[in-house]
Amino acid sequence: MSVVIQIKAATAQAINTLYDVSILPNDVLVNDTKPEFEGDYTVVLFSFIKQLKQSPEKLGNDIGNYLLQNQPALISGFNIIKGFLNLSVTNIFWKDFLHTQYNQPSYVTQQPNSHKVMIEYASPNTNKPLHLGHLRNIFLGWSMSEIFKATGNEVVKTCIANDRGIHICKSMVCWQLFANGATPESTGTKGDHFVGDYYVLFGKELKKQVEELTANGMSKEQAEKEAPIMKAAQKMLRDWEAGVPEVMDLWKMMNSWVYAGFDVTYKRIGCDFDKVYYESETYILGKQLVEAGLQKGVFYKKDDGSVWIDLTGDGLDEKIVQRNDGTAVYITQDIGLAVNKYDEFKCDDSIYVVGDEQNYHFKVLKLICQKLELPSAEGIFHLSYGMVELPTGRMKTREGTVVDADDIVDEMVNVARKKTEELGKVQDFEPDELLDLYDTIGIGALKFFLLRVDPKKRMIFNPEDSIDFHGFTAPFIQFTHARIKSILRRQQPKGSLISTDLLPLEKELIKLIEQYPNLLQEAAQDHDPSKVAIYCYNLAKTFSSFYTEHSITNAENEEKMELRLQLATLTAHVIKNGMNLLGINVPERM
RNA sequence: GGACCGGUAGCUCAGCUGGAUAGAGCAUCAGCCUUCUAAGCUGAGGGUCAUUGGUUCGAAUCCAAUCCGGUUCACCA
Repeated sequence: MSVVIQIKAATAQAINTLYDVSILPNDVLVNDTKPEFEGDYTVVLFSFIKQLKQSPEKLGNDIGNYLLQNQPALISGFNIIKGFLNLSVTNIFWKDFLHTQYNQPSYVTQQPNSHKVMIEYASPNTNKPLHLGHLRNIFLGWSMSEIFKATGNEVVKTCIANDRGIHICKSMVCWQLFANGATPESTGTKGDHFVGDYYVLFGKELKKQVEELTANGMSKEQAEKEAPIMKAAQKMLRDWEAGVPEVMDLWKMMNSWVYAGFDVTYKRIGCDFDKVYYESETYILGKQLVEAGLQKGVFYKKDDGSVWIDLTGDGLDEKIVQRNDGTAVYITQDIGLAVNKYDEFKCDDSIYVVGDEQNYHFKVLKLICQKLELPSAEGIFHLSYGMVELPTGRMKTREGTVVDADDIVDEMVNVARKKTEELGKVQDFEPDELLDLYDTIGIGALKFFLLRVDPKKRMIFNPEDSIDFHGFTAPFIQFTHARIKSILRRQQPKGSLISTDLLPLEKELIKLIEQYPNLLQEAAQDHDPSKVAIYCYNLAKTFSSFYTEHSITNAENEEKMELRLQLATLTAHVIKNGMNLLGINVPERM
């Protein structure tokens, strides 16, 4: 049990015993003590002085003395400043914690809690390659999965492939018209980029045709509908839905190219799924639920035959759930998918990692599922994240300002290589060790950059900042880990219990490490990997100060050396674990 | 227009279940490598926490209004 929780419990007990009231541990506010005061943790008394009608001094003294008497293993001293009760935790506690945990891999893994969580992420369209926005999505989804696992949950990672619709047909049409049978193999192009090129070509071709038509007096709107290439795409969509064999074959072939390309990228960035759903297989599922909803009176039919739900009572609008021709819309298939997922995996929670432009959509989805009384409804959670923008503004496909995922990964790895070569510290590495190291650093830096900010906020991706390897970055944390490992290679702790006093930096480090399990709970609860990223950075920074100030292998005496070796071991362990939860590796040397 | 999200140092961001003098990184400036990896450490400068009012012992944090930016309100997905 963490110190903070113990202090809360002990303080609540103290107040309840002393004043005959019933305060809950969670009513006790405990903060880190500010460095300029003596103590480790501070109980804020203000909230109690009114209720208990005591002066802060009296109250603080009573609680402090009670804790000294009744919690001698935990509390060694106290002082009161204004309404703040500063408590010192005993050195025994810290040293015992260090001694028992420094060598325990289990320190960072928590007991299974029989809670099952499904996380859907990535969810790409199969007509173009992944971009920077997908990377934020994927890193978030992956990291949340790991954080949930680390806090004892069972996790199922899923992906929905958006593999059908007019946008897919566009690249298919263009390939038919212009490719002359070219393939990724014949051109030496990665499959997703190959198909993406035809999608881009469609846009260009359409623009050309629209210009021609408008020059002949047609309105722009009209021209976009009448352009031959658009008509071809629409026909292809109809053929696809009718299952015309040639179209299906083409669709399957081009999709397989895209998937092969995605797989390369997924593997490179260390991303995988337990289960992939395909929209082409799930889009029909929702229709049965529409029927059921009609009978329940949740939905209603308009005169033209389209089916709607009225959400004005919930502060939203009327929303269509099925077209008048009986085909499914976006939300229909999501209702079906929600049921499908639940039937297959029976997860308590179902998390969708999807951009915040779809906040409204997921609000509606959850509401509909609730009204249909689906068992999966309450567990639906939209992990909404903000858009990634460039300093010049939003990324736009048409303006060619999209940052391609493969390109940015390559660039980061390249910079990692250059910087590593400049520093010249790993000249004895084997060639493939070096390649691993460049990947670890470059991809680590990218992941950290995208995960270190609150997911909800939209973020600016400045290529220059993101390529910085100093300060609040993965390479700095990785470097700290490598430094520790370098020490531990020459000297290992023996495992003895230390009796020496703790210096401020030593205690700061233990204190921070002791907070780690709580931090993970918080990150899981808030669906926020940035908390882990910030924590890892603070830990590395605290260690670096400690490292500069105090020698480990040349410590003042044997006991100090043992203490610091244990501290270093545990620090490295927690850094590695925390970074792994972000999907980032830490090297032994760099 | 309705709904939702955001506005904190020159830039990028923490802090937001109310607590002590608002913190990091980058950038700028000044120091520190014959001893454990300088991708590091120490220090300096830099703030009307968008604005105004309210709630109270106490507000960057909660409430209201206003201003600014974004997203969304499709028989697209």
